[in-house]
Amino acid sequence: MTKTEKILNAALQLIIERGLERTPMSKIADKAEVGMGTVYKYFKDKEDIINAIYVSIKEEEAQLVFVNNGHNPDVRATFMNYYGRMIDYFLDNTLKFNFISQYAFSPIIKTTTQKKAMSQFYHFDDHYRKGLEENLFKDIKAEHMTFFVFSAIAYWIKAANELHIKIDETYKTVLLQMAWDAIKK
Amino acid sequence: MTKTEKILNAALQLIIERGLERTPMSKIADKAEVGMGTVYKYFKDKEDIINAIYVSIKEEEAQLVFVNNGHNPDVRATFMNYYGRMIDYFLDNTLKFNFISQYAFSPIIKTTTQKKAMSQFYHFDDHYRKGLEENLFKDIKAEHMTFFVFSAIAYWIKAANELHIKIDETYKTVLLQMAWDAIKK
DNA sequence: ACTCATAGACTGAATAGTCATTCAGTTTTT
DNA sequence: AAAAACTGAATGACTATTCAGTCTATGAGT
Repeated sequence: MTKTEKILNAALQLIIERGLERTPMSKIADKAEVGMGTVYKYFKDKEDIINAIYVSIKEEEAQLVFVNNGHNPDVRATFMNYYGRMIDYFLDNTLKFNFISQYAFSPIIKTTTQKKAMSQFYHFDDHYRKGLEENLFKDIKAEHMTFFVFSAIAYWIKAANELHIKIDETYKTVLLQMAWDAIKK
Repeated sequence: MTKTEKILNAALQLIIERGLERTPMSKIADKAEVGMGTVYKYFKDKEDIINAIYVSIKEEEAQLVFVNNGHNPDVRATFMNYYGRMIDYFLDNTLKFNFISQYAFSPIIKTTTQKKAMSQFYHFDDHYRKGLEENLFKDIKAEHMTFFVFSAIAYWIKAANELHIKIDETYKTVLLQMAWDAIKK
């Protein structure tokens, strides 16, 4: 694991567990087993770390969601694949999921960061357009559809975490069906 | 406006515009036109203010959503009323909406605060149960339905804000229909 | 109606502490 | 041996919180 990764991991864990205000840079350095100076070698400042974490998670997520992409011509099947994998990713990476949920709306995340993160998901636009062409979807904007489904999944998992409900395959299927019914014409 | 309200308003505005780390208590006091000591008379500390803002918004939201409640026996019509008013509330109160979006997932919000906020929305449970009895809904947990619809609306508005899209009545109807289709059996 | 004593509300400068950031020096790599 | 990576104590700012003192509202006594 590179020092950069060590720092990002340490910061992620501390920030989620204790909150941003209560995680000084020194704690991040300690947990990453790295000197303070090293942190500042790789990152401009604290906010830079937050933004880097955000992008790295979104990149990892995209990588997983779009693996083996582009072979299935069926719009519904593709939908289930994409979002099924997204659910899996977030269920397997609770810390990262919490981070995204918390900072997606925060002013700490710069516009450029948000754009960079979003750009990973351009496949969604293709998928959406295809669905529109086949007259499968309601008449809404692509971004809105993406947001809608992501948010549904996000809060779903959040609720499950809080209520200590286990999301099994059956439940996952219901969730995916709900999302599909929502956008389906 | 009471001092408490002045302080909450000032804090809300500063925190959303500048971020929590960048809003010292002194700035909150200044903006509220109040001495530092007064802030600490009404609130234990900074986190206490955040929690108080959270609850106050949720109370205001609930009040609006459930106004004239309980007269309509039609489950779908009730659904549209509730969530239609919720959309209106958030469209009319961007600052408050942003605050809730940002802190709903934050560890700063205490469990007791979250519970207190949630308890305002018990009408949703009744509504949900009624829908289940009439065999209108998919077989999911009440909390999940509530979360699902709220989140859909939240991110929808967030997306609209970011993409500078105006949400008019037609678009609002589509959003409500999506949410309904999602939970409908 | 008018003191004025008292409680409570209010103030903001001072305190006490925290923490982001730097940099002179050390270690490792090339 | 030169460059690059690394270290962490020291610096310099900043800010949450306190508290000694001031102001204001209340109402009992005249």
